[in-house]
Amino acid sequence: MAVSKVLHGRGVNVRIGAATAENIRRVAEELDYRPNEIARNLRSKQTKTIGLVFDETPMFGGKTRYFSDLMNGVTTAAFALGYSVMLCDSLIGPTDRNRLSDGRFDGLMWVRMTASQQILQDAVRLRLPSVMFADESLVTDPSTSYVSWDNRGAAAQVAKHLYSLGHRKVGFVIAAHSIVNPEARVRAGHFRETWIQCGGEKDQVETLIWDAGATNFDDWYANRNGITALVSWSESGAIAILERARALNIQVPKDLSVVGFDSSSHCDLTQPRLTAARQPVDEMAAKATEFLIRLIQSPDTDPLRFVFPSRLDIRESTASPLSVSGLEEKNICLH
Amino acid sequence: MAVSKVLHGRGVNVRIGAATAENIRRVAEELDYRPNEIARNLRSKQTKTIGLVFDETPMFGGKTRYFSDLMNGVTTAAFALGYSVMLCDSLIGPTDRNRLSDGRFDGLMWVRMTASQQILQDAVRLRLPSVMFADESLVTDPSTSYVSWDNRGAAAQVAKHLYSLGHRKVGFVIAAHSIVNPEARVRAGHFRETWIQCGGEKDQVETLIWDAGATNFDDWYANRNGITALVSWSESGAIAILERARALNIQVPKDLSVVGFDSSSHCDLTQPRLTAARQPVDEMAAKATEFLIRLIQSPDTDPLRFVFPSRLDIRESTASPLSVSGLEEKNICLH
DNA sequence: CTGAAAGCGCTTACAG
DNA sequence: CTGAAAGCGCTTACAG
Repeated sequence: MAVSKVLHGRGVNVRIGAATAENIRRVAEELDYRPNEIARNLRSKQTKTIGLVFDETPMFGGKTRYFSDLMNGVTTAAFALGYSVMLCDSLIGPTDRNRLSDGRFDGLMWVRMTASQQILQDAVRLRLPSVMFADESLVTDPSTSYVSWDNRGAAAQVAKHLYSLGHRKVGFVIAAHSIVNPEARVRAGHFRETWIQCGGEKDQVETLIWDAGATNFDDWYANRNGITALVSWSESGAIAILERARALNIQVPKDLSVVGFDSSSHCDLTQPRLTAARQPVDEMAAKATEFLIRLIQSPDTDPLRFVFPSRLDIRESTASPLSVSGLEEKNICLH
Repeated sequence: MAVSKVLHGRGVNVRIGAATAENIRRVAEELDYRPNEIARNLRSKQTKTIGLVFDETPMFGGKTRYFSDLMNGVTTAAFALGYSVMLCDSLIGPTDRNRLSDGRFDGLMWVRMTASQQILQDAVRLRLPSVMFADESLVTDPSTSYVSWDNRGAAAQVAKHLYSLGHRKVGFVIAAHSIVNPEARVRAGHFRETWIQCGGEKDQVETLIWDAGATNFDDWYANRNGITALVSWSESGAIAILERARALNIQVPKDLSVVGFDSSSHCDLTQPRLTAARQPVDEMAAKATEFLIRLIQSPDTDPLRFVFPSRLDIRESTASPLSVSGLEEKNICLH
């Protein structure tokens, strides 16, 4: 009724007398009235809420800041545009498609999709605005909007960096449980490819699959067979390598160069500081959120896509395999 | 109607014939029917969603893992109990109390309350289940439920640790922008108190207010006047001190001992590893969430309260001011 | 035991 | 220009 107009400015063609309006306002104040958002959502068929879809329960406080940065970007962008963000168990893991469009979300953001192609197809069919936050190699449907990172370019930068430092035999480390992760595979594959393009030997670039055990590094190092640099597909993996190296009194980068992906502020805390390819997760998440909201507000928009460039943050964990740089001589004890 | 019973098992006294039920299921399948959660929420007057109230926009990806750990605990507990978690701009900052109970949340969790007492009173009046996540000194209303951490005990542990190591002149550092933070004040106050109880001199325990500038530490160190240990009210502050010390070639803990609060995995990455009082933020957040859901499900429950004990994680950044321990001799270069 | 009706709290199209 | 009515999609109390 008129109350709606007075209190929310809704109903363009609804006019109300000044006296009536004042009356409504007074009564509302007296009764301590507050509008019910759920009822408004039901009627207006929009909730101003976006849902976050994950393959598995996100660990915000883990060794990697990936999910934290993501949340930062998503909330910042969503709030600025007047949207709320919902985390919901029914959007995690092998999702029941009924829950995807149960009316609570105006749109969905898909984080790190792996095997969820089937579900994404469902979402497309549901006509629920969606944006993927994943490597573009995963996107097959031409109508899909996405934001991704130049994994290929990053892998190439790392390969060129190590090769130009003089490394000729290197290892690319993937955690066993991440072997299904498409980004890990893209990085490993393109690292190898670029390495060979640079002039490296095919059999001098190894892919190492390590399980969660701490002895992986120790065992490998004992039989490293001439490898002078290790690239970890993830930042946390690279940090773990630095920790083991320090425990075994192996000098990084003098004895071994180490590189990671997803450079965050963590990389500035490690000893030595970690060289890594930087993925601006917060900016990417903000962009994806803006895309999503644009799709919500203009459903007929063409698919929105953006690939963020990578940048190599060269810190202290890489050096020529032949000589120790001046930096290292200052920081490391030579017994 | 009967559809509700068949598809959701709702309506205890609603019985339906097997044939009708089958028919309903078939038609639902054909029409690709999915129930609208918003409509259900409206009717049943519950959303199975909790809202998170913040004083300011949380930085999940900052130097501290506080908010990340918090989100971890909240989502884990909430999901396990069938609740969703909503982040909403209208719940951040100086909140309009109308938005607090706009029907979208079954309950509210209040994070790091500072000056929001007024708003909390409103929430109490609204009879919206609420749990505070903040120092107990902030809780004045006897009907308030909360989860907090033993800030006093933590400050006492730090004071005793330093005093027993032999320090006799110490500084407690607070960031200028955190001077209003009640936890910072409780920690500083109780540190000082315990220090004096231990036998320390009143004028040998200084409170240092540092602004964001990087030169704070440098200036202070040049005129440190016999202080041998620095306690930072926050983990990130302590990490910043370690970074400056390293830049100035000051040996921690030989030249200076450093302690922080809110020990997280960050403390294992610093060089040297940071001694800190551990606050189990994720467990605390999980407990607070469980409290909240208990209050939602049984509104007549008495206020729920719990104070988590603190534990001092002694790592490498503290030592006797007189001698360097064996540990340090191994790790640090003596030029 | 089953089905048709009322109603959750709003918004918006419609009649006066 | 204004107000009374219909309806969003469900659940639940009520009548048959």
